[in-house]
Amino acid sequence: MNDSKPRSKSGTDSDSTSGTRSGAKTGATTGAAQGGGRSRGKRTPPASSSAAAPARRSDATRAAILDAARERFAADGYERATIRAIARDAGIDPSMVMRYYGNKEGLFAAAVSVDLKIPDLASVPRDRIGATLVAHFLTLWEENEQLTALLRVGTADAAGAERLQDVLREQLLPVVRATCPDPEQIRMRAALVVTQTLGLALTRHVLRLPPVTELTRDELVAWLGPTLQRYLTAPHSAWPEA
Amino acid sequence: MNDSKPRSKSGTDSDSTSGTRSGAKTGATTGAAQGGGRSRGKRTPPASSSAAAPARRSDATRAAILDAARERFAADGYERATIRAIARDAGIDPSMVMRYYGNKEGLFAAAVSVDLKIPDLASVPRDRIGATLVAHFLTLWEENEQLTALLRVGTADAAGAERLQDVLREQLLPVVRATCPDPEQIRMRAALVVTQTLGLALTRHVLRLPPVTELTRDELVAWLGPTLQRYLTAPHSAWPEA
DNA sequence: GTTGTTGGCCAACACCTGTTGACCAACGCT
DNA sequence: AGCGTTGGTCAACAGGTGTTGGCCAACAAC
Repeated sequence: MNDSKPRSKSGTDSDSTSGTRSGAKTGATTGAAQGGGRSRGKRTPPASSSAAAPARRSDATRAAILDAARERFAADGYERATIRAIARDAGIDPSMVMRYYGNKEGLFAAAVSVDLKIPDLASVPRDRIGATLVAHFLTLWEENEQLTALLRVGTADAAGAERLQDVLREQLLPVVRATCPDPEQIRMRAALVVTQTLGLALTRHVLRLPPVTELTRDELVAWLGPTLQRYLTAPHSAWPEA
Repeated sequence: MNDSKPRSKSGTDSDSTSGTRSGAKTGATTGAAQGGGRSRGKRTPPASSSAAAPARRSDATRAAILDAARERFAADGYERATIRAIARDAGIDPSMVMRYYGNKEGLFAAAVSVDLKIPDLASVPRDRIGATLVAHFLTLWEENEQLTALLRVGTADAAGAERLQDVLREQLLPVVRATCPDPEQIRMRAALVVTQTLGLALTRHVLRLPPVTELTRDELVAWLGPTLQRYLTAPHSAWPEA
C-alpha cells in the first residue's frame, strides 16, 4: 500500500511547470521556521525596503510541500511518511524538499508550527470554561491537520514528543494559570486537563476508535465539559484515603 | 543513539551457546499466536501422548525474543524497533526471529497478546467503580510493557490500531456492559471511558509529559476516579443546548 | 557409528530510505 | 546580447531494512 496511488491531490501528474495547485487550505504558515533551507547562492533579495517577504515565485511550491507533508505525517506518522511520497503529492522532486527544508527533521518542524489559539479567557462565565475549552479543542482538531500530525509523531519519536510538550507548555499552561488561583496547583491541574484533552484527540483523530468517532460534538461538550471544569476549578479536598 | 549499546539484557555478548539468559519476567505468553513460524523440517514431535507442549530447549530463546521485542516496541515504536536490534538484545541472530515468528508483523502480534485482567466487578460497591478502575489501570500499565508497546504502535500503524481496538472492544466493553443498565448507552459510555483512560496512559507512559508523571497514584485515583464514575453511572440529562 | 532433527550463525539479496551533486530551462537585469 | 539568479529535474550514493538460504554443532535414535 505504498505505491502508484497519489493520495488526494496532484490530480495531473505530468505537467508540473507552474504552481497554483488545488490546495493551500488555511494560509499554510509559510514564513515560519524555515531554518535549514540553504540554497546554492546567497539568499537576501538585492533591495527590500520593507521587511515583508518579497513574495517569491516558489512560495506556492513551499506551501504545497508543507500541505503534503502535513497530510502525510498526520496519516502515516514520521517514519512511513517518506520524503519521496511527500514530494510526489506536492508534484515536485524530492530534492526540492531537501533544498527548502534542509532535511526531514526540518521539514517536520516547518510543517507543524502549531498555534492552538485559545480564545479570550475572561469573556466566558467562570462555570462555562470547561465546556468552552472542549468546544474550542473540537473545532481546532477538526480544522487543523497539524495537530494530528504532531500528536501522531509525538507518540513515535522522542523529538516529536518534546515538540508536543513545548506546545502544550507554552500554550495550554497559561490557560490553567489564568483559571486556577493557587500557583502550587497549576501543574497538577494542567496535567489533569492534558490527560483528558489528549485522550480525546488520540481516540478520535489518531486511532479513530469507532465508539468515540460516533459521538456528536454536543455529546462530547456535555460530557467532557464538566470534567475539564472540575479539573480546573474544583477544590481538591475529598481524599478517599491518604 | 542506535548502536553499540545492548539495552539492558544480554550481558555477555560473545558466548551464546546455551540459553537461560537472565530475563523471562512474567511467563512471557509463549504458546500464544506463533502463527507463521515454519521451520525447515516438520514440526509435530514423534509421539506426544498428552496435549501439553513438550518443553523444547528453544523456549528460552523464544521468551527472550519476545521480551526484547516488547521492550523495543514499547521504547521505539514499530518502525524504529528493528529486528536486528531485537535479536541483539535477545542475544541471538536476526534470522532466528524470522524462523520463529515468520516476519516482523508476526513477531509484533506474538509480543503483544494483551490481557487487561479487569477484576471482579460485583465485589466493589457501586460508587467505587470509577476509583477501582483507575487504580487497576495504573498498576496494569506500570507492570506491563506490552500495553505501552500496543498503544505506541497503534498510533503509528493502521494494523496496530486495529489490534488495539480489538483489545478494547473485547475486554473493556464488557465492563461497561456490566455497569451500565441501558444497552443503548453502552457504546457512548465506553467511548467516554476510553477517552479518559487512554489519555492517561498516553500522557503518562508514552509521551511521559512531566506534569503528568509527577502526579502520584493517589492523586490520579482521586481525580480521575470520579470522572470514570460519572462516565459510567451518571444519567445523561443535563443538556446545555440541543 | 550413522543418521536425522533441532538450534543457531553467517553471508548475502533486493529494496527502500534520506541525501547529494550535476545539469538544465526560464526569467530579470544592465 | 550576455549574465546571474531562481526553480527545478535526474541520476546516483551510502546506509539500513526485512528477509532468505546455506552451512554447522550438538544431541537423540537406531
